[in-house]
Amino acid sequence: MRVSDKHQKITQAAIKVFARKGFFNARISDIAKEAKVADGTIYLYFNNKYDILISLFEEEIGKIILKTKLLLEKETHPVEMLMLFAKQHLNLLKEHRELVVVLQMELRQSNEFIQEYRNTKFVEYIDIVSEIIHKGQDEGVFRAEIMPGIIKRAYFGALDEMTRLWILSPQPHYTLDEAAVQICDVFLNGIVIK
Amino acid sequence: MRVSDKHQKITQAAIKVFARKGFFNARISDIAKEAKVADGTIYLYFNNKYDILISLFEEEIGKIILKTKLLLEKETHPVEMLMLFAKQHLNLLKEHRELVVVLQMELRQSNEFIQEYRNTKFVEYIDIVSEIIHKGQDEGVFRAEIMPGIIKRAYFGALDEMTRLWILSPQPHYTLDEAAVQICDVFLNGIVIK
DNA sequence: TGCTTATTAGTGAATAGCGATTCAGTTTAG
DNA sequence: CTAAACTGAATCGCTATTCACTAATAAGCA
Repeated sequence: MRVSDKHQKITQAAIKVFARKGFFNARISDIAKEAKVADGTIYLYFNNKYDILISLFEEEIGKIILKTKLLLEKETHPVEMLMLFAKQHLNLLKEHRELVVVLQMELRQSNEFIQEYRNTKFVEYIDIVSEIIHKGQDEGVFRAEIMPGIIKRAYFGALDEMTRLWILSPQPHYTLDEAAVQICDVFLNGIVIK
Repeated sequence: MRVSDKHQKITQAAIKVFARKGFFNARISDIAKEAKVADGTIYLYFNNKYDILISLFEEEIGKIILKTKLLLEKETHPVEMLMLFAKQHLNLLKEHRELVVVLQMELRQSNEFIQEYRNTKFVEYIDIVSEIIHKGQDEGVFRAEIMPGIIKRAYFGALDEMTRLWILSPQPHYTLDEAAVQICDVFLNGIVIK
């Protein structure tokens, strides 16, 4: 078995366990069990419990950023691009529910450690939005007076709050697609030049 | 010293300590020290550590809901009401920074206990927004096709994400007022009938 | 190819420290 | 004098981390 296999197995197990029990309530032995390795093995691949969380965050969000950027390359119109971003973001829930739970819950903890990491990678992700807005302004599609630095966060925040709704409530009243359409509708209506 | 005084003192101390260290890293003895009571005294007023978090949440968010509703009574136009809500929400940061940190960070944990409480009171808070949207639709000010249940969350999410920015970054690039104006501008533009 | 030794990977029981909670005793108030 | 409020040191369970040991794999050699 290659080294990377164990690392992967532990990371994936950690996502499952953290999603289920939360970071602080998850025991190393839970993760070890889920990954089918000994407790001690985890410390061959990670420095400590935090390190597992941090490195899973870095790796997984890196993948998401890559995937999102790749997807957006196929599109050139700013309006379509923002819609695509929204759909992609909300779709993460379908394909990586457990990861999304971890990102939603656990990475909001007031641990400087985590906050630092969250900030760096996270900014890279939401900057995808501000770049689209900039592009739209340059092309005269979006109103010049809106501030990409603020609106990127508002847009992300709106989508993120919908994500939270889906995670917390067992039976949401709306479908993901409905939500995506509504949010894009309002935002785009609010920022395009008529 | 009246009973309620101790309860209050402990609650306020807990807000400070939770904001500083996070729920799991906060020790009961930290809270006791901050409140200037003995460790054991805390258990005369609360069942356990979670109970402190839950009851501070209930009490404090209750106050916020009350205050917000009171404020909104003075206004009748839906557009103005939504703007007022945004300003009030972002202003919480100035007056109750530590409480906002606790709400942002700690109440997002994957603890069923907490989630349940969060959901109940929290829904009451964001429903203020959906009621305003409804009112606006009834009066023919807002577009009929937008769904209050979705847009209330989008609006709240946008504001909440700005709050997070202020909490996490020491020197934000924008002022609270700028942000409030921008977000309201885009949203209102997106939902009013022209 | 088979045998021996060295290196690396993996194991899981034991450690060690933490901190929530308790409770026997003390102080305060009526 | 009694009851209620308060105290804080001791308890006790919990679990992250360690480390002495074992297994697996690679390297060296005839």
